[in-house]
Formats: sequence, structure tokens, C-alpha cells
Amino acid sequence: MSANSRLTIAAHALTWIGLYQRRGHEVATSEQIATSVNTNPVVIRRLLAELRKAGLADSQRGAGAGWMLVRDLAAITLLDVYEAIEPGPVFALHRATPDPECVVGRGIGPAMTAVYDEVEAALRRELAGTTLEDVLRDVLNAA
Amino acid sequence: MSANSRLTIAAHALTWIGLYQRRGHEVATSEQIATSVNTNPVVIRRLLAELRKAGLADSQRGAGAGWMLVRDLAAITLLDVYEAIEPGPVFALHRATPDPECVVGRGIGPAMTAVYDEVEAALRRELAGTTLEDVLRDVLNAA
DNA sequence: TTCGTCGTAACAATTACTGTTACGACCAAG
DNA sequence: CTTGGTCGTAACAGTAATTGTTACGACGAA
Repeated sequence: MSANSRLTIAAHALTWIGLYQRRGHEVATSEQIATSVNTNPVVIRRLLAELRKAGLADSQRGAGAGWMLVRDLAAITLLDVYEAIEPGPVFALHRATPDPECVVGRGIGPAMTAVYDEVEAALRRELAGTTLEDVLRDVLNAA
Repeated sequence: MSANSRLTIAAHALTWIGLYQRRGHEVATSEQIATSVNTNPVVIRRLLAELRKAGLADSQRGAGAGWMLVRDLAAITLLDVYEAIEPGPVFALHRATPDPECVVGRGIGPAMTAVYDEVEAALRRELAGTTLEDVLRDVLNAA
């Protein structure tokens, strides 16, 4: 499975903005966030643009502009972030339709879908149990 | 996330072999399995080779050869299959090390790792709860 | 008007998976 | 011991997603 760091980067960026705002700043620039994440500012802007669509972040333009949180860190769960940036499910069915002449070919799709639905539900329950406030607390404790 | 059909194909192939063997055949060829899955036989051989390494399947060579199960379908869980074919975790940390000068950069890795470990554990619990016997039962009921 | 920042297009590089061809290795059958 | 069917595996192209990078227009506060 292609390991995906998008959720990590998104959580990192939002947590960084949240901490920065608590220290009295209005907005955080993609440049600042990119320095902490160690990547290119465009990567941050692209990711935050998806989070803005989901109502988790917002941006100002012009001089002295940047990014801010729409909700408090305590009101954002990792499931919110996951749903904002992850397009598809973890597991997929066949690319090409299996042989409809075959019993297994006909029945395997529904059978696996039932399992995958439960897996996704379990994954979502776990992500829903952690807020970015929890993440920030762990971050500050680790430092 | 890049949706992955490998688990689907592997479960399909093993279930097909199991059903074929219950109907009195010794071995199943990659050609037969590929027809049911609707793909190329080499794809099946590659995948079954990984399952053989994990002790789930075995092959014979020569004329009249093919693939067979090592254990009964009831003794193989989807977690066994998942572990045999999935190389890495669902979520990854940063590709490049975050800024060690930054509090968030230092602490975000351990914080997210803790969450991801729980997510993986939940995913594994779900997969462990379904055997290929369960899958075959669903397949036959759907038909 | 200027300058800093976002918005976004465009492109290359990387990685993983899939599909396909090809050919050698192996072994039962005759 | 030859034949033919099957696996084992290398090699390559195509597809797709992610990431990193450059570039430039849009915007707005000063």
C-alpha cells in the first residue's frame, strides 16, 4: 500500500497554526509552516486549500496575509482532517470486473465490500477519537 | 490514498482455489484463476508467490501442475492475507525530517505515530475477524 | 504604487501497481 | 528421453498518485 503522508502534513500544519495563534499571532504564512514541515510552501498551500474547502482553515490574501484556523484545535478531530484530504477508501475492489460466469467472480465483490466497510468504520472511529488539541498536548509533552 | 486492490485479488484467488479443491480437484492453474479474476496469469503467479512465502499457498511445477492451499479456508483470516502482501502501513510520517528547531517539528512524529499505531491495530482486529471460509460463505449466499 | 502573500497552472521526479511478453526451469506422461 | 503444460521471474511500458519546484497572476494592506 502506498504509504501516505498527507494526513501527517495536514495535522502538522493545522497544529502549527493553532499554536502560533495561541501565541498571539493573527495568521501564519505558508512559508513559515513549510519551514517547520521541511517542504515547499506550495505543498502547504495546496493542502491547506483542501482544508479550507472542508471548513477547517481559511486564508487572507494581500500583504501581511496568511492562514488561520476556523475552529479551535479542540473542535477538529483527525477524522475531520482525514475526510478533508483523503479521496478514496483504503482498499479497493478489482480494477477489471471479475468473470460473471464464475460463482466467485460474481460474489466476491459484495463479500469484500462488507468487510472493507467495517474496516473503514473502525479506522474512522479511531481517527475520530483524537483531536488536534490532543495532538498539540502530546507534542508539547514530548518537547 | 492510493486505493489498493491487492487484498481483493489475493482473497479472490485463495477463495477460488479453496472452492475448486472442495469440488475434487488437486490444483488450480494461474490461468484458471486469472480468468475468474479477469487479469493476466502473471499477476496471479506474482501474488500467489508472496502468499507462498507466508505459508498460505503452495505450488507444483511441471505438467498438470498448479496451486493449492496449505491450510483450510477456515484457518486463513484476511489479516493473514494482508500481512502476506501489504508491505507498509496505511499512514506514513513526513518524507523529509521536520525542522528540529521547532517544537511542533520535534514532537509531531511521536504524536502521530501513537495515533497511527492504534489505527493499524483497529484495522488488524477487523481483518482478523473474517476468515476466507466466511468470505466463501458470503460468496455462495450472494450467488 | 509597492510589496508580500496567496492561487494555481505546469512540469519533472519518484514510487507503486498493473498488464504484457518472453523464456528458462521443471516434471508428469507417453 | 522427448513432449507439452505449467510455474518462476526478468524486463518493460502504461497508469496513477504524490511530491517538489518554478513561474506568474491576483489580491490587498501600507
